[in-house]
Amino acid sequence: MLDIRVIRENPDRVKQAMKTRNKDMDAVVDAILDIDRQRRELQVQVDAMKAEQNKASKEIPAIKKAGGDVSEIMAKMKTLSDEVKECDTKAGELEAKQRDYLLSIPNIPHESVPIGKDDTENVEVRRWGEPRQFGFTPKAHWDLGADLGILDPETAAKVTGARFHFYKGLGAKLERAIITFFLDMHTQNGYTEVLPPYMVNRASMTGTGQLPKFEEDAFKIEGTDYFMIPTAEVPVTNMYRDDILDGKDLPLKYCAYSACFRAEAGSAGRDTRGLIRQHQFNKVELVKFARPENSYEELEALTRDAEKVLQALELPYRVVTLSTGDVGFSSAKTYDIEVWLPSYNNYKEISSCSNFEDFQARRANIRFKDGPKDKARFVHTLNGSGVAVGRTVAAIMENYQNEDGSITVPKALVPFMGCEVIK
RNA sequence: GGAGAGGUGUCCGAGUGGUUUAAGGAGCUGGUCUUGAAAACCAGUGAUUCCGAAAGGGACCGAGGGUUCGAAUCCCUCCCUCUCCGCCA
Repeated sequence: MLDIRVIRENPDRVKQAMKTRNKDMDAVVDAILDIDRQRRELQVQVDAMKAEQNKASKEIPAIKKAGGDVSEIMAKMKTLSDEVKECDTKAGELEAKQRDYLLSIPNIPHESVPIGKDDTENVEVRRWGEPRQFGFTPKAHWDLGADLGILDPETAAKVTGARFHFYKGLGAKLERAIITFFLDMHTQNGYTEVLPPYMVNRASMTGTGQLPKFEEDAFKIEGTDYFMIPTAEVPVTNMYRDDILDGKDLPLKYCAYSACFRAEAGSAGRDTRGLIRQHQFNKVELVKFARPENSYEELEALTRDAEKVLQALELPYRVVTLSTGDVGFSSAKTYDIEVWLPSYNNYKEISSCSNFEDFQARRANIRFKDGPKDKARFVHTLNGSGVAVGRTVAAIMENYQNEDGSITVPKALVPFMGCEVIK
């Protein structure tokens, strides 16, 4: 959510920023300004009327006690009371409308974000590792998984439906090994591990920006107001919703493993085979609460921390800065880390690291202050996958495959797997 | 799921319709006293929020509605905590 003051003082800057996202929000911005003006005028009136009510409330018992007649003043107050109720309702409606509008506006991209119409104009920042040259025709991970008997989407389709998987045997163990390996690495780098709830309420989904605009992307539990989490970002960021943190504790750094659930509305026909796009997948997430003045340094550090796990697994990857046309709704700046996938003959997103600045903090009301005399300020929130586990399994299977269909276990995972090859 | 008890300011805690928009205590800050400290005493003290340059005013007693001239207090819905029973990993 943007600061209403920013919109009030600089509406043209907001409109312009939205255009770089290919979004024309001129009408929305103008509507907000109009509502804001009405709302504030009405508020002043209501406050004055309430002050009069409060005054009368003190006078009435005094007059009564003195034996005076209060019927006249009470009749007057009755009229005023009706008027207050009417204006209050109107003010409430205006406020709700303004909030709805504000919630529908995406974040303003940071000035360092390249202007671009979509993902084709993302800018590569660096590469690590070289894609392997195979002396044979490499297989896709879904074929390797079927041949080795470690991935079973058919049974999952029977038991549940499309876009789910059973992992079996060493496949299941590989997924588990990766989760443990990631968490160990991140906790050694100063992140505190948390295991969050996999369902959250509506306020939490709104706080991080999934709602109200993207409800169709989430799984909702029927008969409740709970949603399956699309990422651990939601429960972990919302741990501090409506809290005021001590400035001394910043930055707070958390890592969290969770299963993630996404309806994948609108992506029918894309990545239909294998582990790349599932309704349920595992992910280790990194979340930071930072001071505004150094949140961009923290974004660089967070991205590097996510890269470390791919380096440890010796998987080739590249880092790209998303252009204005591709940055997510809540983010001010995002780096995607893309791992090399032989079956795609291309790099494929495995992590997305973002600085949300105060966009989520304002929605979720997460603040900090340094001393008791200071005014509370919004923190900056950041997060990034560290990294997607299913896609890591796919990348390991494809990049480490051997001609006989077996898969060499990356050195770093051998202690967790207890074997050197999956066959 | 059943029965009951609760949710008040930084903390404890009083408060069942009106000069209580929150008593009292603790804590914290300052002062008096003291060689210093403790104790005692005096004064101050909302880590909230809206409008306003300020003065000032409004909101806020779990959340949201309602009754009333007036609600922490009465009514309704919901959330959370605790105790007992049932069920359960």
